[in-house]
Amino acid sequence: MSDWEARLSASGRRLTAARRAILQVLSESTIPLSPLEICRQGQARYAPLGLATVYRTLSLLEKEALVRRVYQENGACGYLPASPGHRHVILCRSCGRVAEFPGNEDWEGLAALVQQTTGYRVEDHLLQLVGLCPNCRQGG
Amino acid sequence: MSDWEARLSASGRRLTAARRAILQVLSESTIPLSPLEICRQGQARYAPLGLATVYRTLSLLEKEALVRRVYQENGACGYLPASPGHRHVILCRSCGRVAEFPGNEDWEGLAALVQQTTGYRVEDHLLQLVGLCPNCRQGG
DNA sequence: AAATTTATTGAGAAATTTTTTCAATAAGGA
DNA sequence: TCCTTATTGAAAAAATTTCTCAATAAATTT
Repeated sequence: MSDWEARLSASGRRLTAARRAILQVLSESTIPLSPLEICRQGQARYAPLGLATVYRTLSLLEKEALVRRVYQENGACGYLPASPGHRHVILCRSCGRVAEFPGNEDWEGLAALVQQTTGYRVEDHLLQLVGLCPNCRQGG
Repeated sequence: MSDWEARLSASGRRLTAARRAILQVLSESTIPLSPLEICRQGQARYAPLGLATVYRTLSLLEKEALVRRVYQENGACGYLPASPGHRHVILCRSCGRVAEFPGNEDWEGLAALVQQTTGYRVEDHLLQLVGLCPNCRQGG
């Protein structure tokens, strides 16, 4: 049983063909995929897969922190598998490829600074970088 | 002529009643508003305002960096007026109120770290914090 | 002021995206 | 193998966003 299967089981969820197909599609993609793309590609693995199930599953997997949502330049959202210990991603603005990084930045210091400036207590954050991947730096 | 009016004029855009209504609604809100909410509230100021115009105007104003899009916990997007010199926001998870902050963090250092780890060259970033505003810290 | 040019608008249609409903299915435990 | 019930697919419905097009009105020129 794979890692994510164990995670789902542990939360009392069932391991179904639809969920396996969706996670496999995500894990094999190098770029974020939309729900519709996930559905199309998933049907190659499990023909009866329906779009509603993709939405339901993505929402479930996001709660379980097994997939991550990224906000792309065009405004659309895409989904990626999430690796434990990697809270952040950097997107290539040219090819869309994504890399994860742990994010050992000085959040303590930032939190203190923001709290001083705004009065808000910092609890969480969304950080997403945009740049050029090694491959596109060569070609472009 | 207000600041944003000058900004729009300078880009050769026209100052219309619809745009004034939309920007006024945004500037008077303490929380991010959806396009539909902006339309409804805008119609109180300028009755014939249509939803299509709201979408077009938000897209325009976002390009001009006069409004900012924020990603909320429920997954929906909202819009806010953007202050020059403030690239980042912190959202209150309780009341939704937003504060801006300049973000003088050490991006150089972070960029170098990420480049070393991932090979990507960092060009831009999206940072959004979540926390509790002073008011909700008291009450909650 | 009036005429002219053309960006902008509102209304409605259309396209897209997301959620809901519900009977049928199948996963996991007994 | 049987039971319980989470999960599913299909279709409908709801919500969101974009597009089309004739009418309007903002800014410039006369």
